[in-house]
This record gives sequence, structure tokens and C-alpha cells, in this order.
Amino acid sequence: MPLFQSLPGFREFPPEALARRNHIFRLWRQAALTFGFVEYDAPVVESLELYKAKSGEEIEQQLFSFTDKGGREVALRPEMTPTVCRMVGAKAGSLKRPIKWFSIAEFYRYERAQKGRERAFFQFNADLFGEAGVEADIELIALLVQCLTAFGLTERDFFVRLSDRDLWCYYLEALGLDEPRVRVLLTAIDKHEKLGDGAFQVFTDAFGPLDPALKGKVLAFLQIKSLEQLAATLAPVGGGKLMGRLADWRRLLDGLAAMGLARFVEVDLGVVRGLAYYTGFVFEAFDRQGELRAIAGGGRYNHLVAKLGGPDLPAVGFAIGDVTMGLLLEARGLIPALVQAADVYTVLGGEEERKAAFGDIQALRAAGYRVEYPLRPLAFGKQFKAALESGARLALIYGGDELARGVVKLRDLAGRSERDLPRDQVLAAVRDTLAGG
RNA sequence: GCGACCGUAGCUCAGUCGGUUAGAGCACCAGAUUGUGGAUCUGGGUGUCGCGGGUUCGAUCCCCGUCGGUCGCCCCA
Repeated sequence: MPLFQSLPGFREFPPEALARRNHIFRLWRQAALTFGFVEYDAPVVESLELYKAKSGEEIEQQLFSFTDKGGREVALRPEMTPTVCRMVGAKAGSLKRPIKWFSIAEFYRYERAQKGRERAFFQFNADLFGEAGVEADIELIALLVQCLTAFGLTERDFFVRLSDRDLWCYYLEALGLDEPRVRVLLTAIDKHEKLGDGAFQVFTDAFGPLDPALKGKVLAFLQIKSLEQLAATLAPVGGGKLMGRLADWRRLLDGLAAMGLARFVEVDLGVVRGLAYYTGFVFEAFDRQGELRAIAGGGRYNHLVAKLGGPDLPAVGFAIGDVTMGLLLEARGLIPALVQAADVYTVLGGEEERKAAFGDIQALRAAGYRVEYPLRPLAFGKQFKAALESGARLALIYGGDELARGVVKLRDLAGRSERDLPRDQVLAAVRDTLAGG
């Protein structure tokens, strides 16, 4: 038994696992860059107040927080949104709009680990600031889709559930509910999928029995699956705010359809997201099988930058977690074999030959080729096995016979063919052979 | 924070109705093998049976606790 183990919920990444992680990061990064997002990074430790200001006092329960040696109350970051809002808020005056930033970073939450959830995990975060129109929402949802399809996932593997907090608020207001009742009812709606009718208990507890007619309308709203149904439901209600939102929905869905992404997106007003700061469209990506927790989530948060001390900047963003993403890719067989192969393996006849080879090895490496050779004297047979296991395409053979003739043997390991090279042509020959196919 | 299940080698697991020195496959290491291929053969166990305590003549096995894992609840930014 090891004397020390990693802490609960903290994963280790031995080379194979790190290769997988880097593969995921590489495709996320590539997707973001093609959408014109620029990468940033930020501190891992922040003031505890930053998170309390955004999420309330209870959040401390879920944080790795402590008092530093200067007496400051601090926390390991549990998410990127407050930080990026602060960063963008501070520089907003000098940043060209729209502001499109992304990051890939590790986060920490003091929670019990379970399937798809660890205490330390990575997230891809993308946020767009300074654009209030649905064009920004389209951009983010399209990027989210790209971040998943880049791996070979299709509409049969995942979908994006699209909802709208503003729409809910305006609708419930139109049905005669005041703001406190709207807020509590939204909490119930958020839990309805899991708890069913029991979800409304929180409302009953706070305000007494829910009017059956009202409840019926809420349940009917949750059933809406298309823009047409939404329009039909809202038409009799009317009102400028609701009609405005309906127009936004139309533009959003039209835009996504024009991008060819309609097949990934479903109208689903059951998604509310617990966060009070969301102000408009909200969305979450799920696997089609319904076996995993959310793959990604995001939405519009138009007032958070101001709340954290910056200018009033409209914003929309989302995050993808690496844990659920990894589970999904694994389940679909979409994690490729990520082998780290050498370019050249150098077979050494003996100590004299080793010295003779070192100059070439160094030159090849300086030229960017991955070159391996046995660190200890090894029989030729073993060296050829090692050459194969290294994945190298070429072997350079430094034997006594060859050196006596002023040559080195270049072996194509796959083709099993060999030829002699004059000593001074090793680098050029390797370059030509590897470049040639 | 709560609950259920689980914990034997690097991995997957066997095992002991409580009994000598804890096993297999894979992986790994060495040799056969000092001039050519993933093979084969030989050898190597690499282990605090998670940890601590209890019961017992004797515990990897039974009991309690604890730590860790998995899954779920709470929460989910």
C-alpha cells in the first residue's frame, strides 16, 4: 500500500491519461480559435468574497477555502465566470468589441466525488461580452456544438436543450405572479424534471397552494418542443415583452438553422439553471442516452459584470467539463490511440559506435526529430525489438562493420529494407525519408 | 454532510466453511541472445491481503472502527 495517496477527487495524469486530456484540450482550443476567440488565463486562488458576491454565502460550503498567511479569506477557484467578468470589466474600456475570450483551466469544488464529478476538474470556458443581440447567443451555441462535433460526436450522441429565463419571468408575470413568487416557482420548475409534482412543494411551502389553472399552464409550458408551439401559447397572452422575446427566439433558431445546427438544438423550457444571474437564453448539452450528467452549460448573464464592479456589459458564455466529456467520448469510442512514436531509433554496436553515433543523434534532435537509443549496451536483437516498440519508422545502425566502411545503415522498420549512408548524409537522408511519406 | 456496496500484486481477478511459506493471467524485469523484428523458452512476486483494534491457540477470511473507491442523495456555479 502506498504511503501517500492523492486526495479524494483529485486525479493523477500518467502519460497515457495526459495524452488523452491534451487531445481534448487541443480540439477545444482549435474550435475556439476558429471562432475568433482568444485565450486567457487567470489566478487559481481568488478572494473568497468574489464567489460570495456572485453566488451567496452558502457557496463557501462547496469551496476549497482557507485563510492565507496574510489573514486573507481566499478560495481555490470553483469556476471561471466571476474571474473573467472582473478581468473583462477592468479592461472593458480598452477592449475591442465584441470581446471573445476562452480558457482551459482547472477548478476545485469541495464536494463528494461521483460519476462525472470530481473535486478537481478542467473546464473549457468561452464568453462573449459586449453584444446584447441574439447573434452572440448564436455564436456561443455554435461554438459549443463545434467543441463536441470536433471529436466526431453527432446529433445522435448529444443535443443542446435551449431555454430562456427572461421568457419564463415575463410569462409568469403575465399570468399574474409577483417577483418573489416567480423566483420560487422557477426553482420548482428547475427541479420538476427530477421530482415531478413534488417540485412545487417549495412554492406551496412559501406561498400556499398553487392555483391548479396556473400549474396547468406551467406544465403546458414545460411541454413546448418547438417555436410554433411557443408562438401559439404566447399569442393569446400577448404583451410587448413576450412578443419581443418570441422574436428573439425566432432569430436565434433561424440563425442556428442557417448554420446547419438545428438538428443539435431542442426547445426545452425545463432547463432553468439554478443561477439567479442568468438573464436570457440558457442552454445545456446532454448525451442522447441520458446516462450522464450535463456535458456543458451556459447562458446569458447581462448584469454580472456590473454586479462585480465593472461596467454594465451584456455577456453570454458557457463551460464544458472534461470529466463528463471524457466519459462520453470513451462510451462512443471516440478517443483515438494517442501513441507517442519516435522518428528514429539508433542501434549501437558497442561503446565506440555509441560515441560515433552521438554526434548524429544530437544533430537529428536539434533538427526536431525524436531520436531514441539504448542507454545501456544491448544485444542487437533487443535493440531491434526496442526500435519497434519505440514506434520509430527508421532505425540508424551504427555497427563496427559500417563505421569501418565510413557508412551508417538506414533501415525502414516497416518496409524491412536497408541501405548504406555515407556518414555525412545521415541528417539529410532522414529528412528526405521522413518527409517522403 | 447522509446512505448503499466494495477494498488480495502495476491491471483483471481467484482463494481460505478461520489453519504451514497467499495464487493465476496479463504487464513488468533479467537471461537464452555481442549483427537484425513484436515470437518462444527459462528465471524473477514485484504483496503491510487498505489501515487500526477486537474475538480466537491461530484472522486475508468473523466483528467494530477508520481510510479509500464506486454509485446515489444534498448541491451542482
